[in-house]
Amino acid sequence: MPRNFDFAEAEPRLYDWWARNGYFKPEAAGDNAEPFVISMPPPNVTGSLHIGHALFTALEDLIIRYERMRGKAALWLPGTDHAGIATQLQVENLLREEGTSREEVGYEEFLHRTWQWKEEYGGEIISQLRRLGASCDWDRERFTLDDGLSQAVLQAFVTLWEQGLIYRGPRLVNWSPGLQTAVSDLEVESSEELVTLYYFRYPVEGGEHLPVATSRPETILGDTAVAVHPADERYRHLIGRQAFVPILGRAIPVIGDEYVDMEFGAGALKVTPGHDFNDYELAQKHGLAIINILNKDASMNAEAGKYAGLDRYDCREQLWADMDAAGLVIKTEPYTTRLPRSQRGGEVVEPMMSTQWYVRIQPLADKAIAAVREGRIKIVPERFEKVYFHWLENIQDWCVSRQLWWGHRIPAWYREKDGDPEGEIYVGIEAPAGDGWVMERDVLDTWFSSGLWPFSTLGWPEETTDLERYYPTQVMETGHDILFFWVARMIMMGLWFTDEAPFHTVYLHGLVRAEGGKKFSKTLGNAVDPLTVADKLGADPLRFTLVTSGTPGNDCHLDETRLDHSFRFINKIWQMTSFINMNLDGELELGLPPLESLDLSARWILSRLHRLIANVQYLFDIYQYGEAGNQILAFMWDEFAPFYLEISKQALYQGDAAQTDSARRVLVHVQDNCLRLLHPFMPFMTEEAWRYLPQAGEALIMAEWPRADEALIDDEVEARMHSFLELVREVRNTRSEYKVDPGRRIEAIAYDRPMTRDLAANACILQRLCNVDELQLIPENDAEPANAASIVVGELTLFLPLEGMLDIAAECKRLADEQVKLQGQLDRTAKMLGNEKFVERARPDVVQRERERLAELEAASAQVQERLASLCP
RNA sequence: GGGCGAUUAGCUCAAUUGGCAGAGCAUCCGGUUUACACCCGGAAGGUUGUAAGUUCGAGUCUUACAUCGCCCA
Repeated sequence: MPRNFDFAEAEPRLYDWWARNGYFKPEAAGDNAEPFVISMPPPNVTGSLHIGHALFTALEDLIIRYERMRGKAALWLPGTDHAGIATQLQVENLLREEGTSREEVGYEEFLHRTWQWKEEYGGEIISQLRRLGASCDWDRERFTLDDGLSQAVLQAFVTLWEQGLIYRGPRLVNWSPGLQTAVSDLEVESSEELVTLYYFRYPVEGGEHLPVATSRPETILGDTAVAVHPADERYRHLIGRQAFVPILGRAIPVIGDEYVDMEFGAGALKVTPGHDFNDYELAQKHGLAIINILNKDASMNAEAGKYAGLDRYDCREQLWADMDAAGLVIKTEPYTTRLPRSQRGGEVVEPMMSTQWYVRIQPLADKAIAAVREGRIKIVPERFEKVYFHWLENIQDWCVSRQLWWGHRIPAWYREKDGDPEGEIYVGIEAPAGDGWVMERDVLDTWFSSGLWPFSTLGWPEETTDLERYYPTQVMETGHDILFFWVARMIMMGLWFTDEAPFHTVYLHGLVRAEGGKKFSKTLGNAVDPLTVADKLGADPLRFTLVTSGTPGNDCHLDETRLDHSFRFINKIWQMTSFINMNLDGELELGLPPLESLDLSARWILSRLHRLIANVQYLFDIYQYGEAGNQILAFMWDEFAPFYLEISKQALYQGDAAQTDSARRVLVHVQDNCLRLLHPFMPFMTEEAWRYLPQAGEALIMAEWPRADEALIDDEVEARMHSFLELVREVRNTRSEYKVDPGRRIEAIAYDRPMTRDLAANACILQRLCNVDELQLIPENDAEPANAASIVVGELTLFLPLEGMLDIAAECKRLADEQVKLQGQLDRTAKMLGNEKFVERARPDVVQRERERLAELEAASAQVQERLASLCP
């Protein structure tokens, strides 16, 4: 067995071997196996692997490998998303570098170029997922613009239209001037920013003025009313009069509405229904005109009069200067408000009137709410269910059209009628018969196709065998940041089109952040690049670190020192395997020897192992993978390696044939089970190490998931061993206090009592763990050994004859310190048991445990005191 | 303004139904013990954000407050 695990060599080799043998395919489990399916949240085809992708890969691969080992027909279905805006931007950038543009090359050529770009670079992220060990069924890989998935999108759209759930019409939308498309509410992010609040006077007929404040003066040009609060003593007499738009002089009404906040600004409100969502509602209520003053690139249009053609911000400046000259300006002041910005470009989004396609979402939302309420879908962690309900209960119709070229073209056709080029509308997968029909140029929101993902990837709307066998899927694992964007929409679409919940569990992970909670960003230079880590340390440490760094749903702060620790853990496991491997000799019978033939340390480690297996199972059942990983690590590094492995050397090096054989079988059993438990966390090293253990299977990836054997879990054995290990710790401490050369073997003496006889029968524990060569038992009534340090653990006392080294004063101090410590614990326990209410009301096993502890402490204290009395006058 | 989460060792995080607060890193001390120096043995480090409450018992449950973060208006 090689000295170290060479991940750089082994990872690609093992990955190919798994793939070549078809282990990633659900068919590997046989026809009768129960399916277990995860649809991968499709990464953007433009994307390159970042730490978030690495996290979902680690988690989903963990779940899928676990279920595969449990004998399920495990299918992890991968794919990518065409990411309308992002991809189009990429290709437009490319064209710009070539000195041309989307418009110049034209629609057909642009699409051609985009497909070309996708073929060339789109696969990159997929190959990066492979590097992390993702055990996806690559034969089933899908892309949202595939023929099949496109068919699904068209079918879904047409069906919704036929059901009256899609409509088209002019509405106020979030308009992205840079991208020149509508975007949905979810694609707009607003944050507090410092802007200027402009105060000015609105001229009203009769020579009066209404003081108004706005942060966007250019929108004055689109005002169609001025509103005051009807109860506002200052201004209510003006209701019903006419006001005049500054500079333009257009006459508009002064209206009264309780919506107006008398406290804000100067108390009156300008109403711009064409460019403000609240004003739009006010206009609906009062029947006000709606004026659009912006072009699609957010320059001013003809409605802006002399400002036509100016950029919105230039217009703001110029208009304000003109108003100042006209004596309408009151003042300006700094003001903090939330500015809506495009999630993509980061530019300020403008509410603008535009004709768009919408999905009437409430009927779909109702089904989605019911599915979670009735428990047909469970969200982990549960608290996100509240967030989910709140969003769905207040949902707005979904604007699904985008003014992009890259995407699923909306299956609608227009024909001119009565001079209106869109006078007739037809929706259908194929163009309608007859001449003059022109297809809709707009495409659908990318999330529309993503919403169909769990079933469109399996062949829907065709009734394929895959759809029949693998739908609905089981678990949807993804980030909590796309609960609305994607998860809710998948649930809505899934329930609507297939009449089934697309999965029974939604597992949400948090975001990965840098140390100190900072967001990872390239500009800060604090981005952890998963591929760099994989190059440097391998994929396994990255995966193990990501899974064990956080708890479900919570953001985790990635600490780079943990990557290093995981790397060393992997090396540790390799070395443990290597130790076992080099101590094997010839054929070894598989399975454990009979329980009654095993010594204390063997029964202890088996009990600990099977307790661990039970714990891990419990933790997996409640999706606590991180804690499970940490417990496996703690078992291997803190119990198996330093204690059992060391103790077993006695049997391996000095035991008879039966003892050697027994130790080997125990070592193999424990290591084999640990590798199985760890395989979903760190597939590469475990697979490679497993080959060096005697086992029946051909591949760890297909090996059976461990099951806890209750018969091996033994509290009494663990308690005995625990005392002995305590004793070992004390011996080590005492040796070091007396500066006994670590290599020097010493003797120990104890009174012949049941506990010490048990210890003597397991002398190898002392020999191997604290270099105590011989344990001599002396009769109860013998005098205490002279010149010996004494060690007390519970009812056990051990004397270490340290002739020449023992310093009576030091020993007395040590014993006195020990006594103080014991007394403290004794007091605490006695006080607890002295409390009648505790004894009466606490759980019986808790009371019992305290009683045992008290007895143990009393025994220890008595022995220490006895020792003090005899040694320290 | 509404909702959610977080607050535990210097840093990053754990703690399964309430039952003696634990790891890693960093710090300090000691070690070439034939699997591993990518290691081993030890030590130190805490009024669990604050204040009340429930309970025999609270990091854990309740209430209020503070600070930070996220989501929705």
